Parts: sequence; C-alpha cells; structure tokens
Amino acid sequence: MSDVKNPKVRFAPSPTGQLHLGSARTALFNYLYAKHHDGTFYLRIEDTDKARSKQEYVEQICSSLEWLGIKWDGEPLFQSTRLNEYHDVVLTLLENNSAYRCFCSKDALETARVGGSYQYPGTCRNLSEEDIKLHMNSGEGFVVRLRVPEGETHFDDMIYGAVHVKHEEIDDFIIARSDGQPTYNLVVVVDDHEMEITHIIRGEDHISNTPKQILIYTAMGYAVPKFAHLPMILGQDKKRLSKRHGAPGVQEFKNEGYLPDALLNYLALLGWNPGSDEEIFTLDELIALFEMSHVHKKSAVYDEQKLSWISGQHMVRLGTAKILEGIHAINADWGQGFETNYLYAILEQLKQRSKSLRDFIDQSSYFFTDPQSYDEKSSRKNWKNVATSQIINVYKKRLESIEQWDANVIESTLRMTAEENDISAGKLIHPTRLALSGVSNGPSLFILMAILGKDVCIRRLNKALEIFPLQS
RNA sequence: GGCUCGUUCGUCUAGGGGUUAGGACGCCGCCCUCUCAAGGCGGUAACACGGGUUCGAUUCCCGUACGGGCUACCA
Repeated sequence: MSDVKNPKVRFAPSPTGQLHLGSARTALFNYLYAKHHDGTFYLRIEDTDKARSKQEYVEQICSSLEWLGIKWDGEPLFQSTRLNEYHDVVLTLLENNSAYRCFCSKDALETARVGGSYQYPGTCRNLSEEDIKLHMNSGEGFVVRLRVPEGETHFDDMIYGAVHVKHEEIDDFIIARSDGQPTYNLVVVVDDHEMEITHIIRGEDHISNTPKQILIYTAMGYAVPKFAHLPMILGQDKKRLSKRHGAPGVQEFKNEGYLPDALLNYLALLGWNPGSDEEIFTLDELIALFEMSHVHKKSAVYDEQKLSWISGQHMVRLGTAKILEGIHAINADWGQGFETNYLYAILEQLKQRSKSLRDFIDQSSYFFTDPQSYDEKSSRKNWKNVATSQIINVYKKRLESIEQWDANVIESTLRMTAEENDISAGKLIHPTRLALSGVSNGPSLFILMAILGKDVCIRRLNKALEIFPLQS
C-alpha cells in the first residue's frame, strides 16, 4: 500500500510543563506512523530554554509516555548536551556566507517596527569586513541571522499538500542569540539531520517554521526530510486546548482512572479516521490501521463525553485482572484484606457500570463495609412501613435456613416469599437492596447477595430491620 | 494588520456533481428488566452565506462571514 520503509520519526517536547493532550496526540501519531511502517520512534528533549525547562517535567513527560504505552527507541536526546554541535553549524553557516552577524540592538529594532511590517530591515546584511571588525573590536554584542535568499521555498506536506512560501515573507531570522545560544529553528534542523529523521510529524503551529528550517537544511547541504503537520485540538469554545478547558495533562487522565488505551483510542480519532465505522481499538490495532492519508487538516474539538464512552467500551473489554491492576495503581488500598476471587467477582459486576477505574472504587464501598447510611429517596419509597419490615423479616428467616447459598436459590426463595404474601417481587427486592447496599442501584440483587455471602446479608438485614421504617 | 489553513448534525466524522447525505458520542423514546448500567430497536439533528461553472451543486471555482495557526534573541 505504501512505499515508506523504516521511517525515523521523533517526538520532541520541551520540558516546560507536563505532557498535554495535544502533545500526547502528536507523540501518538508519530508512534503510529513509525510502527505502522516498521520505523523508529525517537524521543528528543528540547531543553535549550534554560529559564523554563525543568528536570521534573522531563521526568513527568517520560512517565506519561510510558504510562500511555508509547515506547521510544534508544535513549532520549537532550539538546542541552549538544551546544557545541550547534555552535559549529553556526560557524559553518557564517563561513559559507549563508548567515551574517547583526549588531543591531533589540531596542533599536523594536522602535523601528512600524505599521504592519515586522521584518528585519536588513541593516547589517551587507556589512563590509572592516565594519564587522570594527563592531567586533568595540566589543559590541551581535546575533547571527540567516541570509534568506530571494525566491521561494516549497514543500509537499503529507497532510497540507503543496505549500509555497515567498521569501519576502520570511525574515532574516536569528539562528544564534547575542549570548551565543542557538535558536529553535537552527537546533531542530541540526538534530533532525544528526538523528537522520526522515519524517517530521508535528503540530500545525509549526508549519510556518518549516520553510525557515528548509532554508537551513539547504544552506548546510542537508537532505530535507518529509513533513506532516497535524491539526490542532480545540476546546469547546473553539479556542486552542489548554489547562483552562479542564483537559490538562495526561497525568490527570491517569489519576481520573482512564485507561491508557482508551485515551489513545480517543486521541487517534481526533483528526484521523480508520476508514470504517469501527471506533474501539487497542494500540496494536491503531498501529495496523494508521494511515497518514486519513489524517485531515481540520482542527477538532475535544469532547470528554466521547472519551468517557470510549473508556467505558474499553472497560467492558478488559480482563478483570487488568482492571484490578489498574485500580491498585491509583489506589493501592482498594479491597485490601479481601480475597482476589471476591474482588474479581465485584469487578465483573461493576464492569458494565464503570467508565473509569475511579467508578469502580466509587461504586464498590458496600462490598467491603456495611452501609453507614441509606439512600433517603429509596428509604422513603421502598421501605415505607412496618408491613415491609414484616415481610423482610420473613424473607430473612428463610435465608437463614438456606444451605446452598447461590443466586438461584436466593432468588427463588424471594419470589416464593413474595408470591405467598401476595405482593410483587419488587416490593421485596428494593428494600432488600437498600438494606444490603444502602443505595438503590447496582448489580442484580441476587448476584449481589451471592457475592456478599450469607453472614453479611443476614447481618445487614438485621441492622436494617432495627432502623426501618425511618419514621411512621 | 500581513501570510496561511479550515468550514457536513451540538461534538467526532464518512461521503462527494444526480444519495432518503451514512456512522459514532450526546439527547429523547421503546424493548429487556429487581434498580442502575450494558445491550437491542427507533427518533432528534448537518452540507456557513452569496455569486458563478453545469442539464444538475452539499461536492468544482471566486468572494464574504466565521474559526484556527503563524507573525519572538520561546520551543
């Protein structure tokens, strides 16, 4: 289908914050593209902004990627370790006349900016050797700018198609700051060349950097890689997704109890479609199906409800052992002191009712401790008077004599009791559920009772018989 | 402001010169049922607008509107 072989891609976050949804999707698409084509997925930490980069963010980003199951190949490359290489490239560019020193002060340029033009006026573009020496000798600071030639640059974006940019629209941009530090555009090119990256897959916000980078590739005589720019993810207000949309970092999704595969699944569907009506996929399935040609340019709005649904779908498909593992990852105490089989039985029942791992925790308290309170509405509705207490008492007595404690027996006993007393089964089921769980919803009552066990059921019924009806 | 990209149900999307414009989430209803879910069935809801081109445009072209991106000695 595709003639791409063993591509090398990279995900290059800057450690100035934790991994966000948008970045996570960029990482995902890089990963999917690489793995689909038997390629390599590298991680590069863009930590040249010393003021904003933090080690703790490096760790957070890495652990988020690990949690997601996006595994990078080899060791991460840290740009902060490659300052010498960048410096050498700047010198080469200076030597081959592709770049030049600019002695204009920042303030001077700032005040020179008028109207709609933000471009560098080219003051130092053609300084003579003597002028340069003069400036240098007087100890003036300088930046290095790329000498952008006349003409235009074009490239074929895998998603955007043909992009043409006239050079008049490109500034003689800075590649080295006055403190000698290289800038983003320079650094990216040097590393992508060094790492032999074949496909640069990144957010649409980088599209205008691309011609600048191509200019550097060309000036250095490097082969130009292929580019794919991904559409943005927006919040409900159609603004670029950010913290204030309540969709912060990947870390939060983990804490909320989302499954990594579910998050990945949802993210993949933002801007890409599998070419069928299927919507639920594991990571491996996404790898197999991923095609860059199915990625479109339109930005997508993040929708937590759909994420939640997808999460629920994954939950149902997941084995109980995996679920237990996941729950313990966010709450190691859950179910402590109870047998694993007991926990499995609970999870099996709660699966259909849980969208996240948190839901299991939130819904399962009555499996471990007797209800401390009873749903008020249900109390009023389902255990109104002493008549209910009397019939519950009858049922309880019969339960006490059951030898074979299983759901079928529990159920037939209840139905028999109801029938003999000429009431509907529901009249007995609802108060019993209330007495046992304290709430009015949950798994089938008889399965619930079978799981809880005879002793617990009798104990809780006795307690409820003391309390209900609340007031008469 | 300049450059640029986009616009199909509220949202994610399929489609593409002639279709009852398809699917999914959500929402509503029904079925199932001991509740809540899950599941099944059905319903609600869209081609931004104006001009062309054409026998015929939602689909192609041009404008307008609206939205996104970029416009740093950040990455």
